[in-house]
Amino acid sequence: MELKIEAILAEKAGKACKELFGELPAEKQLQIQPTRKDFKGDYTLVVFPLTRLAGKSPEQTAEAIGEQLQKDCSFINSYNVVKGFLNLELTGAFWKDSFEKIFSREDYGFQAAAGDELPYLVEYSSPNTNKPLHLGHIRNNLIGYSVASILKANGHNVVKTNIVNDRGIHICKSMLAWQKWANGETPDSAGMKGDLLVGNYYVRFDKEFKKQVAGMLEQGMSEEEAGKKAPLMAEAQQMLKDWEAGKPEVLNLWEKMNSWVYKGFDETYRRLGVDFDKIYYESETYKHGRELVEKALKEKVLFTKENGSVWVDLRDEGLDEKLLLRADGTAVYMTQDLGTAVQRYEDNNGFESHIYVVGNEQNYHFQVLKIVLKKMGFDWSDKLYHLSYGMVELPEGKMKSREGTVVDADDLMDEMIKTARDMSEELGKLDGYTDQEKKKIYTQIGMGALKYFILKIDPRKNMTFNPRESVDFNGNTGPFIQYTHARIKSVLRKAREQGLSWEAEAGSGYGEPVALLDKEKELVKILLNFREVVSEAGLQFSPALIANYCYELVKEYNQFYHDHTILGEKDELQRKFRLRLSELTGRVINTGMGLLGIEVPDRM
RNA sequence: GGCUCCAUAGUUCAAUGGAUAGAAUAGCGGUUUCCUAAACCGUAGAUCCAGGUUCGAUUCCUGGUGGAGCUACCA
Repeated sequence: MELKIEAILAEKAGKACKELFGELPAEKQLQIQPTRKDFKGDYTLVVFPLTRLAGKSPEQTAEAIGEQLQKDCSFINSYNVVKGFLNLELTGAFWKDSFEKIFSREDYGFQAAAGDELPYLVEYSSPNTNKPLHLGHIRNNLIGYSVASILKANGHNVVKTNIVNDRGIHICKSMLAWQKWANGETPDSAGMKGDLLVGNYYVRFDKEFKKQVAGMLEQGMSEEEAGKKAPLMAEAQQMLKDWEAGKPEVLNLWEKMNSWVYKGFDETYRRLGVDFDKIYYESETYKHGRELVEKALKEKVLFTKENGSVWVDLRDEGLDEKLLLRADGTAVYMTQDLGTAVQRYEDNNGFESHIYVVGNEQNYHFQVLKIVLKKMGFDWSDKLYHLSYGMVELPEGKMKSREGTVVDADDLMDEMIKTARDMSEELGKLDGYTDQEKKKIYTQIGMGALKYFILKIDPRKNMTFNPRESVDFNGNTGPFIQYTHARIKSVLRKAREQGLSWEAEAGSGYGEPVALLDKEKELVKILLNFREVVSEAGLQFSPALIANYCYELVKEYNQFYHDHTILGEKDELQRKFRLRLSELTGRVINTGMGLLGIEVPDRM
């Protein structure tokens, strides 16, 4: 169990204060942070908060604490004071020892599992079965999968879950359009992925519906009225009622079309590299939701309006009234989500937390969901957490399906992999590999570029997806990181070919500690931080922290690699150390990128 | 109208209330007889506005301005 260096130093500084000034400062008064690049030192104590306690100027306070610390701690080499900042420099032996400790850990970065803990549920993806997945879904899936991986790395039990929105008026629209205009077309007959085919009929419905409305407007009807009374809409609504009533023809059609969609989704999920432990279907959970609503209605938690629709009054909470069942008795989105939440709680005998990876346009929905559950008597609704991620926009603005500006998930993946192939062929580094090996590497690079491009951004923020920039493989990109990994692997391969070894010899220790060069020390520092970054990413549900860490690590390694030779180093201890440094860097890149769902090739 | 979120180089992104606000990309200029140049180095360029709290504010508070989202018997 490695202790955070900052925590150790803070504790020591606290002791020093007690000795010097007779009082132990509060924890938050002891601020230890990495020393900024332009100053000499490794860690810095900010002494401003301590000046009152010391009754001295910042400089005097820092000086006194520095002197005391150096006396007490053998691993502090020297200190210096700049204004109110006490910069501490640790000894080379300290860094060396710390490095060897983490180097010898096979699973460095992971926290041992806490066996009996209740699971963390992570819901992500949540597709509608009426159209194929697009760029927005990609962000959702990547964040969800990565957050689940990060939580696991922090020792939590994780259940990856998905709610498939497989019923509702939107599904009926595509069914209706297929019935009317498809002439029995199937994915096989059309040679098309099932989700794409169904999506086309959803679009077709919208087009025909608009035509009807336009016609009715010409006859002098208001837009709102026309929208409600258009015959196509009425047919779709009737179909939804028939579906809830269990009418066989409707159910058969529904099952047939959904099965096409699932086949298409499975393919997309497989390519994205995401999976689920348990999938829920709205067509099953909505009933549970309706029962909950009916029960709550009896308990007078909810109320009925004169047309028979069921509502919850949230005005006491500063919100509005919210519909839970339509006048015709059919369920809405909220009804289903209530049922799903309760069912999941029961299925897992409770949970530690339930994280919903859902777009920020649904902030209101989740606010309501939590309150309604609480009103219904489910105290655990506090454990629901909406990981509200921002929208993906294109440089031209929002994606609009009607205007054909939606970026299709499959198309995008194809495009990225194709770019990776073109670029690799141009560089010619994979000459001599079989087509299958090449294809695998192109896929890894293309997908790595896509995933990293999306995950490096703070999930909570809206992001702009610029297709041109996304296929740029230089700079802060996935391929840049993958490239460094491949380079490290190449060095290690060569070292092995030359019969070199760099593992510690049993019992002999590592010999006299060699003095660390600046670049080596910086690299060690960053490597030592990894565990802490994984922990923080778990607390914040933020893959971006891992992504940015990997980039920082790789950048530092590339500088080290550029400035110092590894295999050409004459001093044996030094050479072995650099090989170990390279190996661990490679391992950490592999682990870190793995937490983002990104594979790193051994050569590229 | 109400509620929520956002605003940082030309552009895309960073920065637990701490020192001279970091990167990438685009621009300009360099580095390869040597472990993978998808690399490395140099140069130039930014905190929306006005107040407030603080020893110290990109960060916290108030008020503006600009943008996004929600406020559906859609999901």
